[in-house]
Amino acid sequence: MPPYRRSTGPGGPPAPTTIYDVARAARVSPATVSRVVGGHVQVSPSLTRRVQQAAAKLGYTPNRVARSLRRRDSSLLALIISDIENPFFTSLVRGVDSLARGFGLSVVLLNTDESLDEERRLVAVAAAERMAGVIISPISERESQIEPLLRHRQPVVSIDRRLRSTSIDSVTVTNVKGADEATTHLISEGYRRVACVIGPLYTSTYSDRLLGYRRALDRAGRRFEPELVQDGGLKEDSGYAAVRRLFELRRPPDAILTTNSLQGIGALASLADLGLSPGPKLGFVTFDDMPWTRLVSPAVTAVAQPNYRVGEAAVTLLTKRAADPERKVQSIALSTDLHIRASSLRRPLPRLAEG
Amino acid sequence: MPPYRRSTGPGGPPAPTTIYDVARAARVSPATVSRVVGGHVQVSPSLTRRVQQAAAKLGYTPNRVARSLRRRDSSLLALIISDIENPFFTSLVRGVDSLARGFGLSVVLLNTDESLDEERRLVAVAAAERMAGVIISPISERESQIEPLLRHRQPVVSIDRRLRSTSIDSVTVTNVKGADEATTHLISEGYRRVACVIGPLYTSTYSDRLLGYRRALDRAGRRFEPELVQDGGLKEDSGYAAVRRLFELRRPPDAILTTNSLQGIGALASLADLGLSPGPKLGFVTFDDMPWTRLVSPAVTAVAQPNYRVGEAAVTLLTKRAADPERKVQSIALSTDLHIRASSLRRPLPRLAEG
DNA sequence: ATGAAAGCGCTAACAA
DNA sequence: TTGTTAGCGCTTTCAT
Repeated sequence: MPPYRRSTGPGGPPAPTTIYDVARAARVSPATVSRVVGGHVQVSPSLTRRVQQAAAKLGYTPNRVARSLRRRDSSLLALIISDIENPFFTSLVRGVDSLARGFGLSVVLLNTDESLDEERRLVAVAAAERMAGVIISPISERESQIEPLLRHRQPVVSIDRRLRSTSIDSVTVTNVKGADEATTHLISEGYRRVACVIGPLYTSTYSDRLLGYRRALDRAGRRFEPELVQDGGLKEDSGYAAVRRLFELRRPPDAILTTNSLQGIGALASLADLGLSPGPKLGFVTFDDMPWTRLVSPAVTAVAQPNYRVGEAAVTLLTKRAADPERKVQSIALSTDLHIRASSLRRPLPRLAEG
Repeated sequence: MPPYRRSTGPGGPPAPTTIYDVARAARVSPATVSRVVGGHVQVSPSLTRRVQQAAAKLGYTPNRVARSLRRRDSSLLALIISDIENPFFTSLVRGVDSLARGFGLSVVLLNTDESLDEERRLVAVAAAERMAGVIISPISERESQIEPLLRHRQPVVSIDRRLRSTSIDSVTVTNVKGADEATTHLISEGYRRVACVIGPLYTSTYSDRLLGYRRALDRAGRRFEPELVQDGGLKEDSGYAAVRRLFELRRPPDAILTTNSLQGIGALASLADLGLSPGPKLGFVTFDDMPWTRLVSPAVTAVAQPNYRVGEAAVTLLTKRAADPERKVQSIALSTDLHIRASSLRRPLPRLAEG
């Protein structure tokens, strides 16, 4: 495949309107145009008007590439997420967007699709484009690399997942506690064999959730049984397969905790195909509270994450880091919230109390 | 709020490594370094190696901002979508990603959140950053503006929705036919009063779907009843409200077509709250075939869109336009596919035949 | 308050 | 094949 390159022929990129064209039309110096466009330096009202009219007449669009080069700074904020199809990330985007705009930053999303190669490439892109800052959900706690960014002192904040080697600011949720609460809830409802469908353990999110699951078992005096923990990957199909394996065990579980929303969907499909339904006989809880959890019947108990606030907090940390690179590294962990519904109850809940 | 600006103090942006530093270390000219980094010009093996070693030792990251300025071209492809939380768009992203990479382009997502103001801002950003091309799902057929892009002859392709004023390349699906088929299916199943929950009519997608709905009614000799068409907006809550209104009618419908996935979720929730369930007594079809359509009970009939291929086609058109700006404008309409399931059948389907 | 001029880091003529 | 050099469009001293 030939590299993409815009035609440079007769119909190709036209001679662009520059600050010089505007200056000539307004009969001022280029510097004055720059000052008017930039907006933060005093220019006399009369010249300001002349410049604005000339700019409008010529259809002038400032060239931010040139500005970035000159100022050694851009106004793009990269949000590198690991799966654009995962609702957890997409709802987080809005939190980032809303705050970033106030700082004059434009958010651009880069999707790594859970591939380390792609992640490396995109980190390089954000570095090469000298973006103003980077918020990233790293694929792997130990293998994800962000050196190119640090080299340029570009502010970096990790979200959802921690990053081992480097000490950078981060925003996560209380994963250990969330999984612990969910598991404890199932146990206290009276379920006896609680299984856990987990995600990749090289991701801190999932190692933390597994830890929370084990803590709850310990506290309840239950034995940890490795066979009750199955890898459910990050998508529907692997969640489906994990549940299938659980029910091929000699002693299958009577309750399941899935650790992300897509897994949860796959798990439910699997149960349906097995002729099983969550509820009194089979407890079911999932991480991530999405619209479908209330839609299915019975409604599904979920560990809700404050996605929007995670995004906001990340921007806040980013701006603080930008203002003061020497600042002490800060890690924020926001609380999850267990929304209890019929899928994890041994007896029906009174209607009004439903989440 | 102060504009975001990276600290320039002692801990601020360091003197970056440039092509000159590498040149000095490798004892060659800057041009040679550029040629090695760029990769497409012949450089002797010995110099190539010296340059690569020097670059590695210094931790050199090319400055793409400078490159873009000099070449008047960038390698960023903007994908401006109207709702990051809408699964239709997110699954389309992957189609764009996969093809774009082959052309050496990096895809950056910009989210307009269905706001015309935000759309205008982001179009300006893509123009100011002189991005290599723009794929956009315009908010409004008549009000969306892309002039700043055309002025710079930046290739633009619209997806999912058409754009009125300007003649630009576009990729959509066969919305009229899709809605027609869905409605016809409901009618031929024997449902008598088929309602349509529609989206904003200033968006071509929805005006087309409404047209398809009406055509099907016409062909079947049914009278069009305005009260059976309710605005369900673009999100769950408005879909919920639309269905509620339908059942406050003196003569409520006995079948419903919702015209996007989020509406569909809201509609189902509404039905559940009304104590109604899709199936023999109440036909239900939605646009967009998402994982949840097979999960709920009964499974939901859906008009599936070829999201991935829409993304791919958009990139193809973009590259063709880049290669030849004089090229004739091309509009592609990909076919939808009706996946029939229990929610729109008067009698249960044999299990094997389910979509 | 305004203008002149240098330079951000790179690429592409052009020359050797 | 390699080096020299000009310039992409802008911002920012430094003068005035």
